[in-house]
Amino acid sequence: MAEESSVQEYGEEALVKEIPPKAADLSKWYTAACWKAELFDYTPVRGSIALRPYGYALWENLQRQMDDRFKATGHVNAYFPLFIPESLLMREAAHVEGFAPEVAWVTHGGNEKLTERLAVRPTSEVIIGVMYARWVQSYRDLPVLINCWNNVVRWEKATRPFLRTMEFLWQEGHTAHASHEESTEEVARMLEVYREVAEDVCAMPVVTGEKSAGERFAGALHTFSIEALMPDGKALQAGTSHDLGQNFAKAYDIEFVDKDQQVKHAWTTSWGVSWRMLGGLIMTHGDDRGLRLPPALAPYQVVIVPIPKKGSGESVTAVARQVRDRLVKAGVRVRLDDRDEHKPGWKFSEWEMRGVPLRIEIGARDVEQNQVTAVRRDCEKGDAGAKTGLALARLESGVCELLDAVQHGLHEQARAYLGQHRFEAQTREEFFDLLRRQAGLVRIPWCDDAVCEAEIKAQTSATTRNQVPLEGEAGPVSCVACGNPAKTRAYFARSY
RNA sequence: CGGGGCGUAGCUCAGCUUGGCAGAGCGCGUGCUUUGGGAGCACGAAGUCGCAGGUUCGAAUCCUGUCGCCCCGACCA
Repeated sequence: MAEESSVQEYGEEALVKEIPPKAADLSKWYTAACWKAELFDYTPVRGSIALRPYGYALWENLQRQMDDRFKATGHVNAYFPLFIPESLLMREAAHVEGFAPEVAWVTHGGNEKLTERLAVRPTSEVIIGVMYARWVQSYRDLPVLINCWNNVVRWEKATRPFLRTMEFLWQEGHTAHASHEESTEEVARMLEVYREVAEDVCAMPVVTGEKSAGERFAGALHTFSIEALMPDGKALQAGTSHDLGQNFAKAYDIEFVDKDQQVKHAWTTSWGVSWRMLGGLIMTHGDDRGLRLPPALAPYQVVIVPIPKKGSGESVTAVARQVRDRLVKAGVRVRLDDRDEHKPGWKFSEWEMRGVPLRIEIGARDVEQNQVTAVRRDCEKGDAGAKTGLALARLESGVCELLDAVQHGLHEQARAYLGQHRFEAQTREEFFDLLRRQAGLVRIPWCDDAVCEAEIKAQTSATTRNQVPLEGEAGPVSCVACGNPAKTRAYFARSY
């Protein structure tokens, strides 16, 4: 058990300047918090950010968590070209139409005008479809299970760091299968991977389900998504998994000879998560002091702040270094902040702002008592358990336990928020009222009709987020919005 | 793409109405003292006033255009 801390209680409230209170203006809070934490910086390129080392480290950790899961489900990584010839892009009509307004075009090579324009990929179904057509001849070549880590470009009119940028980093998985049954399983499998990453890694609860026809990926048969709820009551689509049917196989000639010697089109899927996921977890967890990062992703899980004092400086420094070395050996991502130019108070605020899950303070009193003082970022000052005296003898196990506690603490707080802002509307009036108030995710039995969807959007600005089949109903159910027979149970909310 | 706001030192901003030497705080550099919740003193460096035209003897300031950022809509896997 952690012994009672002997250190004094917190002093005056320390506020990070230049970050407005989160509740007052989420948008301003968000951009200021990301920027002050040095996740990104603005660039001379409109709508395009530079990902700074701290932000890139965060992305790398998310990348690793996802990549491990892709590998564990049988996928391999590959890479495909950035440029897509216009004539290839045009072959899948729905896909072209969907992406046309967002495609950036290369028209010149050096000083010479190209005979055919090149699209900068907004997504890679097209070029990958062309390549799969070359690689797949027999049922023995299937399934193809490939993932790609890359950047894509979409010409956006309004951009926000991570949530919507013109160029962004993501992964796109592309698979080809011999049967629709198999590709359907793949779509569900990867949606579940995304749900798990959001919940267990990002500590960000999500709802899963299928997109309506209007919200579907351009060219897909079915699109499924994970949707998180942000503190302003707007939903954030954090990952999608698409059943592309045979649409792309037909447009790009992905054909194979099956066991029955018949030539058939393959069934393909695609699924993607971008750095938008980072934006989601930042908005979800952050507070007035800045970021709060889940330990599973934090570039530094632990920051050690030595508190030197005249006469005891050397012993404090020596212990701080020992603690760092032991934690490194234990596999903890740790940083010893031994900068001389800042006082401890400054460092406390800075690392809180940057979201480090656990701070270890080491001062003369700690050294005397063979302990360190650990402070959790997921707790408010003065909360029970926020500050712990941790005996050096059990440093590694104690730190790991506290990191687990922070991971779960953040998840629980986010889950409680979602629980309080997820509604089941019983009447049309209640449904529209909740949406107009931007109260959160509102679920109703729904007719799944585009006309009804359009009316809801016109009146409330909310759209369907995703939906699941009706089940366990005694008899026929009516759509809460329009009264026609309900076909699904759908979440509605305004969205990012 | 429409409406609104903002671009002056690394950051936050004052100066603009009424044209006349480029400013403050914080940060940054050097030195000393400090260090359990954003330390103190001293000295110092730092700016094509977003960009391009125009008016003027003279423009950060007035006019026109343009680019970018932020907010709200529209649009959008």
